[in-house]
Amino acid sequence: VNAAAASRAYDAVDLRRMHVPHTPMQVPPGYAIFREGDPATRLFLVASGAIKLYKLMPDGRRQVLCFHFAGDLFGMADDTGYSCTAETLGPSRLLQFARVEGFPGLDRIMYLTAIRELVAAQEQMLLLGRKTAREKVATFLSMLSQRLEQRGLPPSPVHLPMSRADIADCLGLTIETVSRTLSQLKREKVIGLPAADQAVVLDGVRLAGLAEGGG
Amino acid sequence: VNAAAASRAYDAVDLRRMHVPHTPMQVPPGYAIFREGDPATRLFLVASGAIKLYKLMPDGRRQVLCFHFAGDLFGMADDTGYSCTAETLGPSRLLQFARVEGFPGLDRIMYLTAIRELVAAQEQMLLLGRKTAREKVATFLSMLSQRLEQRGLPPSPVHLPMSRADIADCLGLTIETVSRTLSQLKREKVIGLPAADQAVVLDGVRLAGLAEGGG
DNA sequence: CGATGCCTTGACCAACCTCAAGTGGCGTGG
DNA sequence: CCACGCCACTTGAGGTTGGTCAAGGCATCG
Repeated sequence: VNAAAASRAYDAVDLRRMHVPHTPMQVPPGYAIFREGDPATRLFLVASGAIKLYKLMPDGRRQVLCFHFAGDLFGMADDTGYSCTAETLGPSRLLQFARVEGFPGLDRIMYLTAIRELVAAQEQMLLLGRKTAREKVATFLSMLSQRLEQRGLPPSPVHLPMSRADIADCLGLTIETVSRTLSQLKREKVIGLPAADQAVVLDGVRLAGLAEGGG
Repeated sequence: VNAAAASRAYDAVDLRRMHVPHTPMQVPPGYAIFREGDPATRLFLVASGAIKLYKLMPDGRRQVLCFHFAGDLFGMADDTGYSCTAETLGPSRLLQFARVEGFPGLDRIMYLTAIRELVAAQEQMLLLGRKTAREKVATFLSMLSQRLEQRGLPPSPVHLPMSRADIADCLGLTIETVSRTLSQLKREKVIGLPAADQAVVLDGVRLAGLAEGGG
């Protein structure tokens, strides 16, 4: 197992050795194996061919997250469903099997944390690759606000303990563009900026809309 | 445990309940908890304060990957060491504990796969946020070539089963820019393009250098 | 042999970056 | 208590990279 775990490529022999029941499937080119939001019930191993994973924005902008080739595992997700769409590039053979998450305690927490970090990273790739400066800053503020809400705290004001340089390097912008964009959102009464390290969300719906590319 | 696993925020109580030995630490602002490449021996839980994770390019360009606040776990890595640097934003309290990876079989493979996907996603964030079109395309080709080598195959030619649109959407560019950049690398004899779906790596060292921002 | 789809190339344009100056808050020291 | 300097942030003017729009090449497939 360790030898297999240390490498990156797996195959049907590995699955049999680990007593993992699996079903082979043959898939035509351009076929969607699963779509973003589908309940995540299965994992897949590429036996041959190639797969792309991607995310879409409402207006059709697309971010391809990665490509998978023979030996690669894909389809990991948390209980909110698949975080992206998987589509074949050419005719491919896959092995599908049920997701098994039996392990308990800290191991499980670490696994789930890794999955969530990965899902967040995919969202960030969409931001970095396909969003405008305005959308990036709106997303950044909206996410911080939502994070507060998830923890049962008021969604505003949002504390910004990081410098403009940190925000810029997070969003793939310069500090000047971050500053200008924040000022712009302030002028438009979407947010308030009582201090450099504090943002008040005046119109959360609008902010979330801007983050997704809405007007 | 499930209740804890379903939420995102953890604390010292969770660790004690799971019998995880941990050490509290107080950290000043701007302190590097670990650096990219350090051997990854420990995991951290933010008790208070805030943390940024980032990657650097040789010339100093920086990509901030994410911010972590109270309740967040960070420090997961594979056996190649930490994939990024962790630094405090302000004075922070952390709980540190040893990484435990006892679980066997498919569970372990899935965990390691998730970690590797995450590390790859972080690399892609650096690409999307901070690299030029030329560097992006060079990285893309170089990674595909290296992937072949890792599997014991010749590093060239590289098969490109995906369309230019897929490559563009992967790199955060347009198909025109991808096409122009490939042509440019071809003119400079860094690669050859005998067919649209096949690239020959003529100067792998140069290509890898271009990917990292070298001339 | 024409149609189609994908790729390439060119000319122009705009979003964001660069460079530069100005503002404001805060800590220090006179 | 106020003046000063420092540093981060803001704002402005102009430039560059990569995007947009458009035309042309080339292979595949009826």
